[in-house]
Amino acid sequence: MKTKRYSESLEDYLETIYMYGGKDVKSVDIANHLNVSRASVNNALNSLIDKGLVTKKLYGNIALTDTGLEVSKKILEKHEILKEFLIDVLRVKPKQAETEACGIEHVISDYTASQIKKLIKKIKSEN
Amino acid sequence: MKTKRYSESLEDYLETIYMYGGKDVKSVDIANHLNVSRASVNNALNSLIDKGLVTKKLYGNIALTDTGLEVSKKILEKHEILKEFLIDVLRVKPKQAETEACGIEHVISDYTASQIKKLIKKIKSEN
DNA sequence: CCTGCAAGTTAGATTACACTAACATTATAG
DNA sequence: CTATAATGTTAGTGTAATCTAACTTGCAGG
Repeated sequence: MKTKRYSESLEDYLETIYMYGGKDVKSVDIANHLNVSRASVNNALNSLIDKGLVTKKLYGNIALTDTGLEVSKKILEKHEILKEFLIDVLRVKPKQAETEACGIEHVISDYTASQIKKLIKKIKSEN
Repeated sequence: MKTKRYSESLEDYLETIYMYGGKDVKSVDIANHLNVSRASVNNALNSLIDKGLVTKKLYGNIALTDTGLEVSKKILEKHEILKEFLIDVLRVKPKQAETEACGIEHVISDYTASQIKKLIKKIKSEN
């Protein structure tokens, strides 16, 4: 059940693929979303394919493998928890919260994320 | 008053120099603390010198400049706040908390850090 | 004082991740 | 159905950060 860790960069790519539906995703959308070149996306995808997280044929669209899906889901979940915590609890501005969540999500453990989730709930119920 | 951002790696070096007193610091201690080679430390120090954060003569010891001191202090402060939050509020194991704080400290804004600090105080006062 | 080891430096290799430019393929609009 | 635009790929480059190995310098014990 312990999820393997990947580089921040690769996790960002995974997360983006997931956000675009996890299958039939287009390279160019990833490039636009992450503000990187199409070449960089291609490069990253090859790493993800090597690691068994993504499948794709030459000139074909992108899909997450089961493992890739699992990893992506967890990252996005952390992202959402962090954003909620930053915005609703800490009163950080949404845009800044988005940026910070993007950084923190790659660092915190599943346990820490779940603890933050509990804390949010507790604090919100106090109002 | 807005502090410039540096790479995680360079911030780690700065933080370590600060932890060792901020002046008369030895390269080898930094290497041991960060588990990197002496060569890597040398390399990083040259970057920090270029950026005006550290001073040092050839074969001499290391000292933070005023700017370097300011930056380091802020990072270490974030580190401490995060550690306290993770351990005392979220009940993360100390070793894990240390690791996660090390990652998050490079990402969060001064504002977010100060908000976390307030939250810790509030929560602790409730007991 | 001098010598040997500890510490600092340099050179060169490696890896990851980004870029641009040029080229290949696919999709689409006339 | 073909020409062109959009997308995907490849090749080559750059930068940051790491490493090892070899070299230089400095200091502390004999």
